[in-house]
Amino acid sequence: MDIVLTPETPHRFRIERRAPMRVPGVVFASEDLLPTGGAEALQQVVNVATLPGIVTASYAMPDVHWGYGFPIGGVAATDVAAGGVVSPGGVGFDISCGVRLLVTELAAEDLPPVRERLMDGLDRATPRGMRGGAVWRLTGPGQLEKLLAGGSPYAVSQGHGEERDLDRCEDGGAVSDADPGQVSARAKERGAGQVGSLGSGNHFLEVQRVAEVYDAPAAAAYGLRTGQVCVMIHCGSRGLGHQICTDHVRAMEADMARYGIEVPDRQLACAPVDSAQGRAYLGAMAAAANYGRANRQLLGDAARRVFAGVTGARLDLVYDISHNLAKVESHEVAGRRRRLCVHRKGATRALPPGHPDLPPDLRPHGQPVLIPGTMGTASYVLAGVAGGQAFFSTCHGAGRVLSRHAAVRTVPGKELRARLERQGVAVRASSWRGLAEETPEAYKDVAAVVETSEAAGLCRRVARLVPLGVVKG
DNA sequence: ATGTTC
Repeated sequence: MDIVLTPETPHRFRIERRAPMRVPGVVFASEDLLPTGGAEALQQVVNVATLPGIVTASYAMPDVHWGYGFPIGGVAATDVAAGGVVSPGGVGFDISCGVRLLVTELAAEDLPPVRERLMDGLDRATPRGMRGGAVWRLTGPGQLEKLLAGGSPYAVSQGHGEERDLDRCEDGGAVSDADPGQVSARAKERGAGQVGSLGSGNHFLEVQRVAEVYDAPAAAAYGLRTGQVCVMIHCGSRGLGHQICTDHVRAMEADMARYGIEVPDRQLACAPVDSAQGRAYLGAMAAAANYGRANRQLLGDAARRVFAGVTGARLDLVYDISHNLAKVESHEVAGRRRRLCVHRKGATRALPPGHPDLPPDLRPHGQPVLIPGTMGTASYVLAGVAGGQAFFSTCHGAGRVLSRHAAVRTVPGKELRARLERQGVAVRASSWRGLAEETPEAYKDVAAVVETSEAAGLCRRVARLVPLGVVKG
């Protein structure tokens, strides 16, 4: 069917509800950022609007693009008490994929003499790509289970970080409702040897410079100053999260009829949150969330040791945030507090100023939101704002416009590296093809995405970060 | 994203 987008503001479009949709669709975008080329992503926004228990609207962020079942850049909340469902496709295969940002006292102007040594150190200290390997070799019996239950706090307790790190992690670095018993043996096997590894695709570790500050008080509270060197890590839950998604999609596909659920796309397999199948997925998903956070904790700690060794500089954590997760949260809908299962897939939670879940010193400024940019361009630090649109969510990145296959046809990896090096970005790539797949031409303009997110009232900009060196998965 | 096709 033709999908009609009705402009509500210059940065917000509406898809009217029509059967079998239960709620309208809302797309936050400028004319320029609207999905094109068959608009499969918009069809997915419509499909999500049919899910049992969905409330208010099926949302798309400005970086929306086609995904598995849900669009990437999709946000949807279901009412738990009204038979609301949870869908693994609404979280994605890379459960708890997210971003960690650390800052140093080092000024960018002092970096050149040590930059190559630093990049070589980070290259060696960051397991990634198809080679395998991991920072942390789990040895003791039950150690993986402890990590799945305990997330970053467990990693810190075993010597992989500082207590202060946990104050700067979403949920203190671990969600409490993990159920390692719902994680299959196969998922555990895949995850056991990957704790502290970057992976591949769009995952990266970047050394960056704070290029511009838009909101000085917030930046100061977050620990960011113009000219400062920082480190951004973008990675997820590796084979463990992928296997959990696969396992539970299969189980839900088989059980949906029993729950009386019909969906327009098999990839929207789901189960009521308040059901055995729904609880099983959420318990396993939470375990993967803790694995993803511990993974970033390990990689951040490895980078910390490299910086200490090469430059003597400390790395202090700014924040760690996931952009692929479902969470049961309390929100007001039509004047009533409701328990909602909020799916954010390629979308970031963005709590407003004053929110009690924020650390006291950050609370006046809103939650830090970390936006990994396209390689060689820029990344952003944003902050949550009042208003509560899309259940306090905003964008997560630039958003792909070319397939991986199309991307590699635009430029050979070696040429891309030369171009990046000419632009002043040191490159440590895992594979030439992997590098070419992430060429900036394959993505939307991240600056336009964050400007549109701000204009739409989803967040505000705090700082822009530009790359000095990239360790590519 | 992913032991890039159970």
